[in-house]
Amino acid sequence: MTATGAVQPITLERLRTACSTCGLKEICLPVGLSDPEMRKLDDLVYVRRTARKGHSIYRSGEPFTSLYAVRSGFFKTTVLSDDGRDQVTGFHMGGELMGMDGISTESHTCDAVALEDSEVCVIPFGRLEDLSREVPALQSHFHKVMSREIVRDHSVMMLLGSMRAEERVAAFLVNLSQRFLARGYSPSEFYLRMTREEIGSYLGLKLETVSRIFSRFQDEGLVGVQQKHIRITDPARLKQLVAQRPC
Amino acid sequence: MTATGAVQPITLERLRTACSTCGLKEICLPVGLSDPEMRKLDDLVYVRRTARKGHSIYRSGEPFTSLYAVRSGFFKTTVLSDDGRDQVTGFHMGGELMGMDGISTESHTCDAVALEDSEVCVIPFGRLEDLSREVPALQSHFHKVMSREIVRDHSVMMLLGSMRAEERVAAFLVNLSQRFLARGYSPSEFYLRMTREEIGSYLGLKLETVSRIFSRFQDEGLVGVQQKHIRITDPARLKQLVAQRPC
DNA sequence: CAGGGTGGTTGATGCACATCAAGGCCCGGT
DNA sequence: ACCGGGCCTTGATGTGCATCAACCACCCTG
Repeated sequence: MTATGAVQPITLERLRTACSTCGLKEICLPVGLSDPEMRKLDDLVYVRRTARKGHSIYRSGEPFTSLYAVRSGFFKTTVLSDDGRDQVTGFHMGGELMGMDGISTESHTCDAVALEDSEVCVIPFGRLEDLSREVPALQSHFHKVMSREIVRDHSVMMLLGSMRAEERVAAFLVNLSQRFLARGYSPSEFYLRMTREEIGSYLGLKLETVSRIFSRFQDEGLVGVQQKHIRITDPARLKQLVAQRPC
Repeated sequence: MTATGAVQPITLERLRTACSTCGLKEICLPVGLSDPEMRKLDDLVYVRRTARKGHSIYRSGEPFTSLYAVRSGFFKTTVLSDDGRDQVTGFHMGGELMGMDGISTESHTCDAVALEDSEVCVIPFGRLEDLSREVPALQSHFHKVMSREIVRDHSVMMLLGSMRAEERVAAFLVNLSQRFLARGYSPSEFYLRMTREEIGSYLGLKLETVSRIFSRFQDEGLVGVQQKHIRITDPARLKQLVAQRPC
């Protein structure tokens, strides 16, 4: 594949994208790397791409060459089945890696669509493999990231397979809340970047059901909902809802 | 971690377990390795474990040290949620790797339970990482295996999120059929190792529903069902059912 | 061969969520 | 400022699957 050692010119642009100076380095790929190791990663991850709201970074069927780390903004990934139905498989925010599904067949199996104007770091996969052979800490962390994706998918399978609609929506809100918290944003007050329909698709529900449950939660004093603005007013009871067996 | 180079004595036991002589090497971890590379893998994967029907290879919460390749037999993996509900996240047959969910947190997040008397190869993960730094073909294939698991999970999410009960059961049968075919068994006639309840758990349905749909498929001439014995009589129409939008 | 237990089938009923439908809010464009 | 359209909400009705329940088939054990 491409040569690994190519030194990139230091430009303002470049500095802005460097992993070593990125605010997300505690969440993203560089976790656990020493300073010199991080600098090697800087040599690899220096291309950014932007996607305006509604546009995609990659599409199902396109050849796989790179992973993408969300630098800013918000994405959904969707798969579409043979018959045209599509389903949201995940929402992705700063520091999260997208595209790992493409490794197995060397072509992407889903679309990554920006839900607001967004920016990603392009991580050429061949070179990532090269570097992770040199840097055990990177290899280890990359494996953990892939594994985390598997664990996440299992918990979504659990959600879809055995939770009732209320529990699903509660789980969704709690999960978003925690991810905002981990990124230094308010866990109790945020804007949803996705529509009710996209939430429903992710949760295996219809948009009307999602809307009704938001209203019900509001009536019960768990959350305040105004369109896309969410304020979680009773996080404890919301969490309780998730782990409940009400039937 | 443990030293990598330790040479193992050549014993009958050892020969029987060696990847290089294993009938599943075209499906399992050694895919794409040269002979000398395969021999290095032999040095790493030389411990087998057996599990009698109903017993587990690992359980949720146990520390993660190894991956397990199914050598013979049949497994299910189940996650259990905070409130005690558990759900089948997958069925695993010869050549498939289990335990990748444990990498991220270094402890297993599900149980792997044998559905019949079974045997697995133990793959110490630290040493697998070591070796995959030396052998790019192994690294590459391992990444593909993990990625394939992610893709598989996405298609289960699709199934759970947007398919009707009939389609789910059809998809389940078609999938099993293909996996038997890939292993040289009949794709049209096989025994189910799992109960209706386990199938239901995997598909997000109740066991009665699974049973009813089997009966319906039988009435419609798609399959012959006698307890756990399945004979697919009309594979084409079964496949059609999966990719249908009937509402 | 009787007896019990596990797993499977089938029917009757109920309910959670989907579907259908109407109206309202908010935002961007001209 | 007005208009149009996307998005959301809410109500009325329908239905697919769950639930409850009874019975049956098979297997194991004594």
